[in-house]
Amino acid sequence: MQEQRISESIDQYMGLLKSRGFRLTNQRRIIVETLLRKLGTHLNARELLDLAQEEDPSIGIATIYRTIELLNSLGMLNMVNLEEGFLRFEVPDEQMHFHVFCRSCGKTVHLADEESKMAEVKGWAQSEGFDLLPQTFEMAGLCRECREEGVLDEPFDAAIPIKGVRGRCRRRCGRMPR
Amino acid sequence: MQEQRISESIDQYMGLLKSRGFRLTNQRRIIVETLLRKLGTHLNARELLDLAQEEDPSIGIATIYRTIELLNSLGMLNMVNLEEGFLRFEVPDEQMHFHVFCRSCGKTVHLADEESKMAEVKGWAQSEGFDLLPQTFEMAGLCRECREEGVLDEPFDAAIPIKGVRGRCRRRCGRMPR
DNA sequence: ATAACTGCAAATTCTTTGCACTTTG
DNA sequence: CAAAGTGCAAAGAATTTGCAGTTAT
Repeated sequence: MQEQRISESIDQYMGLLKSRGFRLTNQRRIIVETLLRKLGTHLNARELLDLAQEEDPSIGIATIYRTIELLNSLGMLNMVNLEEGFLRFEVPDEQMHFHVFCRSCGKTVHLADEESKMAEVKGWAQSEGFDLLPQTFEMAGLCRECREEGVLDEPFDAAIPIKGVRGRCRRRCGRMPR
Repeated sequence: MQEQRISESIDQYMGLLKSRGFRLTNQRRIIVETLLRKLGTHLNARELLDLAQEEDPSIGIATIYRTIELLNSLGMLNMVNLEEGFLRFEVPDEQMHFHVFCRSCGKTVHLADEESKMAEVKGWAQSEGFDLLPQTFEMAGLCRECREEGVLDEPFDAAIPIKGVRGRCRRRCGRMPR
């Protein structure tokens, strides 16, 4: 995003905070700015802290979490769960995003044509009486490369899914057999 | 689910573990059985522990987590993030589920006609080269009741979403103004 | 018999909170 | 100036891990 749009976006975000009666603090501005500059990536709280501290080293982790919570409650920030044991965050440049990530290697991509997918998904929720909020959808899958590497041993079509995925096994879970 | 199907399902799950070279321990059987009996609910680790301990009080929380990790890595268990600060778990009775939950009151429903939605979503991922794994999708929204109660103050159509949702604000995030 | 698995309790990691101080409006 | 917001450090909660003992194959 070019400088000018970033600056406009910051103004929009800060304007919303103001219109809601929240104060425009320097910390909030820095955090919003950081999220906008890193748009497209998915920062976790620690990464966001580190970047924000480049602007103002005195910012603390508590402010990060409090700001995340505030922005999320206002619909200005999406929480992203890539099954890592912690959350990541992104500001929605569009109303919705669709991620697919590989449960084997962790690669993450955005789906194309998010506008029309958004319309579809909104329709689904609508029929249950829900208005969807802006957010990012996560879908776990296996990328072509991992499939070709034989991460899978079996075809994939059981009603109770019978799959062997040697996922990013960050943790001990018994031996990894075979 | 009727007793016989549960028993068959347990056998299927245990059979998969066995075929992968994992051992069929009593603890694993109990955990799988508990998940199957509570199918449709979304247990967190603590709840799963409590239920499992009704069968065998000696089961520890570490075994719960290790079994969750194992089942998930085999594609036999879905992780469910309802933005509560921890995860919930369910075994997929079908390949995929679609939840919509209300970010204001927390109400959670399953979408209807999950089969066809699954086909659609699989197609989306396919075009990026991904095979989706069985899983549960979470969508955050606002239910009709909460909308009518005026949780929202503004219409919902900004490119950078401009929404005021007084979400389940479990945490301090400044005052709740207005 | 032996490698896999478990329970326990301690350790880690992520997130939240109380409080005294600072800043915004 | 008063209320809102912040930083710090301590607390809390969820999850992971080392290890000695147990169990499945």
